[in-house]
Amino acid sequence: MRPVARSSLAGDAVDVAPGLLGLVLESRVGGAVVRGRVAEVEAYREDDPASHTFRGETPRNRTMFGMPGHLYVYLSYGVHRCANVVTGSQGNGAAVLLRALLPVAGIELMRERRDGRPDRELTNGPGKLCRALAIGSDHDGVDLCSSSSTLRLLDDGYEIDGEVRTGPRIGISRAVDRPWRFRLPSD
DNA sequence: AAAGAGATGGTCT
DNA sequence: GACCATCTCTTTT
Repeated sequence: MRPVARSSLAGDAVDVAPGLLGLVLESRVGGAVVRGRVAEVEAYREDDPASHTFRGETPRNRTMFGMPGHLYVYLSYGVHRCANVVTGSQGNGAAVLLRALLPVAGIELMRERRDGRPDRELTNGPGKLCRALAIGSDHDGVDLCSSSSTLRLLDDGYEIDGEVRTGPRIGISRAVDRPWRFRLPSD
């Protein structure tokens, strides 16, 4: 179980995104350890009409233009938080949205945070997984590659069994045809 | 099993 | 004032 190297996130979001599948996102927010395996992601780039960064840098999307390996957190529909892994180089506004995880550790705490919902619904959505891992707006900009962070991206050597599935992104109204959504075969 | 709608607030025009 | 990178509950087949 080693932290993910920042250099592995420095490429194009569309190339980096499928490589995030199978990695482990660890939360130590609040003291307890909760972990989930990345099962579904979506890539967003600066030249992409569906991306928050398409119209340039603003206070909200500032993190996406920063260093790769940091966490970009935003408020969705005024209700839910969504978490992204920043990719690309400094100055390039791109990131990969974490759409779903598979619970790996701390499932009891996830159940509490998710109000006793069935296990398969604990982390099968971008807002849901943030809830289960207690990710809030405070965590925008956290370095996922630093061992001292409360939120980290880890590699436990998991090997994907089968072929990564791709498809169009979800919940957007522009650039709907780009097949930049990736998920594990087991889903 | 699928479809519809309300909640709710920040961000940008 | 419009637009959301969503979720949950309710209503209808």
